Amino acid sequence: MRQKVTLKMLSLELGLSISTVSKSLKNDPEISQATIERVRKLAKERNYKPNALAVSLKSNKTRSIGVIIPDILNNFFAKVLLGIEIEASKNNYKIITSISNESFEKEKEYLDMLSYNGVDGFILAVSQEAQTKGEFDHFNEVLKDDIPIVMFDRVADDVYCDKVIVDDKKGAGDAVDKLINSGCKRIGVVSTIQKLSVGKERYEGVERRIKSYEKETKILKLKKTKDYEEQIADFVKDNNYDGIIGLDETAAVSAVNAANILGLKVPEKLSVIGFTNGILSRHSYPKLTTVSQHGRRMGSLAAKILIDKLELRAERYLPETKVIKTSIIERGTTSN
Amino acid sequence: MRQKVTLKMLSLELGLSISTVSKSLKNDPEISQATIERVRKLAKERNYKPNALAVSLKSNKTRSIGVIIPDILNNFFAKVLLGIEIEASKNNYKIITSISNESFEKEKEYLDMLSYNGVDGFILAVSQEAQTKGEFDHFNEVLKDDIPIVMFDRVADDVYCDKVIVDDKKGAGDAVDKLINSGCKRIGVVSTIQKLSVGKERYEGVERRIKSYEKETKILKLKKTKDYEEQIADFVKDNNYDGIIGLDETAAVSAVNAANILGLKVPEKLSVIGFTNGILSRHSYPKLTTVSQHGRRMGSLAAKILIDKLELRAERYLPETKVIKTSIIERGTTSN
DNA sequence: GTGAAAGCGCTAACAC
DNA sequence: GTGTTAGCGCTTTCAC
Repeated sequence: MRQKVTLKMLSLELGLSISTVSKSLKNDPEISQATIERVRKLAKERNYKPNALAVSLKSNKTRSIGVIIPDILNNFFAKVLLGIEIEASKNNYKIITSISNESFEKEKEYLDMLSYNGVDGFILAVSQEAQTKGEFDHFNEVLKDDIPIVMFDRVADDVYCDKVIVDDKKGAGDAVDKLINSGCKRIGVVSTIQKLSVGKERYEGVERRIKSYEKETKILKLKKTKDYEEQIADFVKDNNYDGIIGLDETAAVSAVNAANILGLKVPEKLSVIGFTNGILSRHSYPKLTTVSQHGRRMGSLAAKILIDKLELRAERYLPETKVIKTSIIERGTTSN
Repeated sequence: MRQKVTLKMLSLELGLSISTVSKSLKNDPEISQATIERVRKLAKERNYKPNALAVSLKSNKTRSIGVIIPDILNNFFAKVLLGIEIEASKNNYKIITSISNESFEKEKEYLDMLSYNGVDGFILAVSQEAQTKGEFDHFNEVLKDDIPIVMFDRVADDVYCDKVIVDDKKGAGDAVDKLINSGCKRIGVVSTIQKLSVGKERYEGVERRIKSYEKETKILKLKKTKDYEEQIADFVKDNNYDGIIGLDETAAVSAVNAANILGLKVPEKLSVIGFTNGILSRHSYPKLTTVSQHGRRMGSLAAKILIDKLELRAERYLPETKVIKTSIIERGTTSN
């Protein structure tokens, strides 16, 4: 750690007391203008910066935010992280990034460790394991200690905290509309995320909308044991689909590639629409039409909410749930 | 922040002094076994955890590592971050993640802010701007203050610190070999990263190896103003290439897609090999053969080096540069 | 208008 | 074997 300039050093050099120096730097009206200027001048010269650790110890605030992410290799989460980071840095907050790797244990551990002495609040997406197990006590414990949490994307309904989610059901419905308008008659769904709440949510949205067209659909839950492309190719062939909705980016891109295997032209013979407007979607061939969750915006919004709560703690208002609207990014796997 | 159990509380409850309690928790031999046990028992009951802030203030160590990454949306960096996080968490270090977004100013700002009072050391990849400008003083300042830095992937030769790099030149040579062995006669290079040291390094490696086969090559620097695919398609057609080396993942995947535009079968008519074994490579069609940098390993190695240095500060050994060997991941865009 | 003193929670040298 | 004390760097109340 850097050899620091302290208040003590400044006070010694100026022949003033530590407290006078401290007050001067805060422009305390008690102090004469002349002194304030002398102090500030030297402080600037010496490049004085307060010791954040000492300030934190005193104030019980660290100006840091714990971010717990299930999977950093997932482009969506990377986007959210970026959004959080930008907003935090704007407000002079640091972020401590932890990766739960979808594990309940790790999530709990991080929550525990960081809440104890490290962060003023959390931003997180619930791990898959916690979600399947329905274990949410670890969140409530943190909240009980008055450390705010903002959940995004994957949230726990039973936990009473701020949330930022996406209207997945509606987005899924829009995806159906898009395919229907592209002229699709038979639409199938493929997914690698049916264990997650978002996956279920999206499928529900698809199903409902499909029904409104008096049609039916089926879902293919992709298995890791076999090539996604092949599973999808079989699925499309067997059901004679001309439209595929991929509930996550991987599934959707795999569907596009499956068309290649089958020799089906996209979008002429097979239309595809995916979720998550990530890097994969922009680099498939043809480029994928997707329902965008606006991950970055989601991240910055979550950070904004948390920081607001942290700063104007005074009136502790009630938790709110913000819903981000999805939008369809039209590219080459659907036609108009 | 959580309502904490402090040493003071324990000491009050036990009728002992604070220091006795403190020592007991450290199993100090000065303290009687009986007392130690009493103290530990209560501490466990009360779920006592030392206040990290106070410990940090005292010890001048924060057990946190500043990680500065140029671009978190880049899958390679995400992988490295994952490697760092895992290793750090194993050693009970926190990581503070900052994203320079390739900007020199941001990089400097983060370095400054975190070095002043926040982290024990840094792990970073140099931003593009700093690299093109050749501005490295901000790193030296930090080092001067005795805060260790470990650079990875994108390093600054002039800065005297630990480094973890990849043998890009050799990897590039291997890529050439691979294409030649696949039967390629005319090999072209495409890249989106020619401003970066890694880009230059890789191109040099390609050029040299190509020469050893008494062949020639050219490089296409992709411009953001136009579709990558189209630029590459023209490049391939004009030069009649049957092999393409993409110096980064985006360029390589775009080359595969360009083949689609040209109606060239991959790998029969056009072989492609890329760098960075990321998510894009696994989801192109056909799946991309790549030179892997082993990002995750890189991250964990960097973290290991830093933590080692931090913990056994005693013998301050000289900075070292570790070279990670690349390896070729064979997939569908090359033949044997 | 300036300074002394206490205290945030912990550690460690030193006393008893 | 246990306790006292000083101090990490800062803020803040209270005294002068």
